[in-house]
Order: sequence, then structure tokens, then C-alpha cells
Amino acid sequence: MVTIDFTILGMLNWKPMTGYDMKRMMQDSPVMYWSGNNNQIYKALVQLLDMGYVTNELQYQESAPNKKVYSITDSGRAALEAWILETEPESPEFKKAFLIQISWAGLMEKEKIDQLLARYEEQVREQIAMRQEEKRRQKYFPNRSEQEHYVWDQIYDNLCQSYEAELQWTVRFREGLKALK
Amino acid sequence: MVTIDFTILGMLNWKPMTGYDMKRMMQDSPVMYWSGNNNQIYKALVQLLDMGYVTNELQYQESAPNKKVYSITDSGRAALEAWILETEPESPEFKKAFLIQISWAGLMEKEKIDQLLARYEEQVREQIAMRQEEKRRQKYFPNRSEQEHYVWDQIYDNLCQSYEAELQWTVRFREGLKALK
DNA sequence: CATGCCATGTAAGGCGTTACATGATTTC
DNA sequence: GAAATCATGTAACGCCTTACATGGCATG
Repeated sequence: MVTIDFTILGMLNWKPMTGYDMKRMMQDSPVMYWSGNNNQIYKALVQLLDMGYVTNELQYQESAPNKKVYSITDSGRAALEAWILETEPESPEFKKAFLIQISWAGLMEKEKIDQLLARYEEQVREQIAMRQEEKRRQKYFPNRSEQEHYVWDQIYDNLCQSYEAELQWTVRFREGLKALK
Repeated sequence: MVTIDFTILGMLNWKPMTGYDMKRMMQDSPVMYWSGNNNQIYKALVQLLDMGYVTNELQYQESAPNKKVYSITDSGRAALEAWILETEPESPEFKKAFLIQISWAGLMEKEKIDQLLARYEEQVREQIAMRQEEKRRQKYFPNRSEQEHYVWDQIYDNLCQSYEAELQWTVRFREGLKALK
């Protein structure tokens, strides 16, 4: 039982879904984007079925492929709740290949460094725009209570703020660089 | 040729090192921590040797295992420089398992959510302290010019600021939660 | 006397990505 | 007529982690 399993249980605790639906939600989500591939989802679903944490119902469709609609069971709900409450929160991990790239540019001409930073800034701005758009669309936005709405609002903000902080860093970096020597 | 290769070339362009040294530097570094394992490093070094981007010299030691000290070649330096200047900067990736955890807690009691956030805040504070300590120690801090020193200063700050932004998010989250209903 | 450091490597396995297969339906 | 969507799955591969093997020396 790893994160993907609980991600699935969480989604199913929100509403019944097919594997395809979950893949969609995970891939569109800035939070659970990793693990959002067929390979892991369909494998995990088989396991969760075995453990009795989910059930599925085959739905025949004429104008589309048949689908298996999954639902969470009581024991699945219990496992999810236990995981949420008892798992020690992990500190976030940042993977920034750009920092490696720029770290070895320190001896190059100042303008080259600035150009690199400018290109990075561009990328980060794009990310911010995308995250804001995602939040605005509210495509996946559980809203079963005022409190839940607030929580999801904060989650969408989190990513925006992370990229915003990154943007501020690049701006300050470039200003300081210009002032050098 | 992927990131690990250029990470190695970058380190060797700073100073000659053994595989063991590089593993150390990568694992201690908040920037290149991923890939900091024997498996990838020793494999990559063999490849880089084949391609003529690095050379090594065997040093016999009596009171310790023999070691291979690697140095970068001119063609290695050229490849590194080309990579730095021509690679399109990647936007940073954030992997925050905690967001998944909290996202499905929206229907739980307010106190439980606050406790989760409090534990997360604790984790983030620890990270900030560690990053600041790393920066203070200046163990790995290329400093061949004022400009390079400035660049590395900014790099160490980057991680601190990312965690700082995360901390601010948790604080605001908790305040807003308290004010709810 | 056990643990940890130095130093090079190998092995096993999980996580995650990309691509492929199928096949009807809708959209451009 | 080509491409995308729905829907379930499989296959191949690379990245990354963890652990193991060796063996002398230093530290507690």
C-alpha cells in the first residue's frame, strides 16, 4: 500500500469512477500528476479489489467501450481514513534541474547567465498561468462542504504560490546579478 | 547524455574528484540529491570515459582503498558548456505527497485537519533549518570568482525560499481554517 | 568491540514514462 | 479522411533507491 493506492481510495471516496476517469483526474491534477498512468492505476485497482477495499460494476455501453465503475467499500474507507490521520506528513520535494544547469554557469559571461535566467523566468510564468487556469476551471473540485471547498482552494493555491516564489527568486537573482561589479 | 552526465562534468570542471567524492557531493546537495547513488555514478563515469569527456588516474594508497581520480577533458568542457547554454530550462517540479493526504481530509473534523497541518509545518521548519545550516557550512561552494560565489549563494537561497514559501502557506491555511464557520 | 569512513563496484526491485493494441464514435 | 475521445489493458525501458560485497583504518 503506497501513495497511489490511497490516491485512488480518495478519489473513489469522492465519487465512483472508472480507471480511465482516475487517470484523467490524476494527469490533469498538479498534485497527483505523478502516478497518473495506466500501468500503475490498473495494477493498483486489481490489488485493491483483492484486498476488498474497492468493488466494481461492469457497465455495458453501445456507443463506447464497456467500462468498470469502481466504488469504495467500508473497509476501504477505514483504510483511507487511517492513512490520512496516521501517516507522518512528508516534507515536499523539489526537483529543479535548472539549478544544476545554472550552478555551473557561474564562470560564464554575465549576459549568458542573465539569458538563462530570462528563459527560466519565462517557463515559470507559463506554469503560473496554467495553474491559475486550472484553478479557475474548477474541473476537479470536491465541494461536499464549505470546509472541503476551502481545503481544495488552498491546495490549488499551493502550487500557484510555489511557482510564484520561484518567480520572485529569479527576479531578485537577475537584479542582484545586474548590480554585480 | 542526461542530467547526471552533466552534473558529473560540472563537478569535474570545478575540480578533479573520485566517484566517491561525487556521490558525497550529490547526496549532500539539496540541488542534485537525486542521482546521488553509486549505481548511476559509476555507470555514467564508464560512459563518459568511453566518450572521452573525462580521464582518470589511479592513485595507490596504503591506509585506504586505491582510488580513481577523474578529470574533465577539453571535449568534456565543450560538451558541458554547450549543454548549459543550449538546453531549454525546465520548470521546477514539485512532489508533495502531503497535498494528496490533506486533500481527502476535507470532510474530517476541523481539529484533525489542523493537527495534520501542524505536523506538516513542523517538517517544513526542520527542512528550513537544515538548508540554512548547509548554506552556513559552505562545504560545497565553488568560489572561483565573485560572480560564481554570487550564483551559488542564490542557489542555496533558492531551496530555503521554497521551503519558506511552503511554511507561509501552512500558516495562512491554518489561520483561514480557524476563521471558518 | 561495534560502528563509521574511505572507495569501488554489483544486484534486485520499485516507481514512473512512453508507447502500443483494440475498436467504435465524434470532431475538425 | 485524419485525429481525438472513450476505455481497458500490456510491454519495454529508464530512473532511482536500497542493499550487499570487500577490507583496512579510525573513532567511540
